[in-house]
Amino acid sequence: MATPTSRPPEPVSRRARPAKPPLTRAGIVMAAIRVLDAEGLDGVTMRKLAQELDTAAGSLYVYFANRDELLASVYDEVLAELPLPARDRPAAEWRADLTDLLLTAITVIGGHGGIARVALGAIPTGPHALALAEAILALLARGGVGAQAASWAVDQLTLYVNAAALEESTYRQRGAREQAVLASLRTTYAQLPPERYPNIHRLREELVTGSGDDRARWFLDTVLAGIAIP
Amino acid sequence: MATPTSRPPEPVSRRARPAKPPLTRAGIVMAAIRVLDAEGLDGVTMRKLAQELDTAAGSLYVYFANRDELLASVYDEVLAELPLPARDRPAAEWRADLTDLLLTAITVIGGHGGIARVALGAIPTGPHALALAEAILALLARGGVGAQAASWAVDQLTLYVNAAALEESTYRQRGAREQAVLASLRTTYAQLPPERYPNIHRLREELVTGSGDDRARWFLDTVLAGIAIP
DNA sequence: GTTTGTAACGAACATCGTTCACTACGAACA
DNA sequence: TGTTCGTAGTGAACGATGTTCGTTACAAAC
Repeated sequence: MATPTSRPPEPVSRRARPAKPPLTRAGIVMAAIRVLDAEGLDGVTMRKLAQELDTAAGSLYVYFANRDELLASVYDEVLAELPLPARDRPAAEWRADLTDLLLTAITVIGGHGGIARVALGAIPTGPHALALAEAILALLARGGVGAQAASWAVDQLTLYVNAAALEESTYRQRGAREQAVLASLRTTYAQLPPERYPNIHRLREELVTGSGDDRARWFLDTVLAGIAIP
Repeated sequence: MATPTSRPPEPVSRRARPAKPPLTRAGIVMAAIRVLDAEGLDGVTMRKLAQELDTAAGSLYVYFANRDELLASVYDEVLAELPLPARDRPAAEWRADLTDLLLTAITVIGGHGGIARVALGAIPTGPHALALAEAILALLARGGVGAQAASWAVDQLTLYVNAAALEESTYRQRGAREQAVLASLRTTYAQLPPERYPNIHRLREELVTGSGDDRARWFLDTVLAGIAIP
């Protein structure tokens, strides 16, 4: 061996490496979003995330108590992408504004792996989640919706938004396999005995028409029409 | 050693054990529901399920290709508990019947661990899931809802039902910790800066009132009112 | 009584989240 | 300038997971 000394771990200073910046919560969250977009929620493992940051898995526990807490931060950071409606919008268009806001939320959340699953397992209380709730409540107040109805509406609407986002990310994961899913669903319906499932058989074509966005827009229009009734 | 032979594994015939019945898909699914109710969805591991059946984890793969396929069967079996509306109900009460059906579905699905998560990750196509869809379509047809609206409604309503069921099972898991969650949520709202979140601050009391069932009933009434408009 | 197909078994593999004893860096201090 | 010290970072280790696969033992068929 020509090495000057033979210290076992070969000390190789950290400065020899390309000046690794110190870890931060924000940096970890951004790296997690990168892994999330590339590999989905199940792909966001502590080891893969550490590899993305050129560190060790254990180091992440200095900044987050566990994976769930990290994913909660990731969810809130995803919500930061969501443009909130301006405050000076005409009051008469509150329903259209709210529909647009919620549809955009489905697209934004659904566009990041399956991060919506995080919001379906725990009530999000991050700053951006609260800002979204605040914006929804402001639009409902603009429409003259009462206190109790508005309170329940914001809860149930965000529940629906996250469910729709999860569905969207499930059937649009990197390569439009939506076609294959629709085709197999169509086959399933076609093979059903018409006497036992007469309505499914009758509507087997309509059941597979429309994109996720079409369906969500129809549903939100319908819900808001119901909310606006009294 | 006084043993007659010294064969290493000590052959101990299976008949020495209490006449274990052979495995079946139905038996495995029923055991899985038992584990699910006791320990939640994450508690349904292949090893724990095998232990419940006094067998080995690998044996389960004779009947199910993987854990997801098994859980899909579990979900469909849970739906078997759901009583479907009779066919001779008065047409005028289709909205009340549909509300009851969907609320009961939330209770039934939400009463079994977090099994609702299965339905939010893949479109259920089991016989009982199809029977539920058929029943919903029958009620919508009875109410004169058009083909396209009914088709999208059954999809979006079941999506909401599973999301609500998942939320219910999350905040009602073995011991009514719902109180603790509500209390901490109330604290969170109370500590929010009123100038940045004026509407949340104004509605901080209304936001935490009402059980999950109250909210779901209000939401479904509202949605069906919107569907019935045109 | 023999053969044979297959359900059941259990060890093994790769991977996961998490913990913890230890290292080495940078700031505070002498 | 030299020393101390708190802590961010490291990486091996642990227990548990889903899944695979070579082997075993049972029951039906011949």
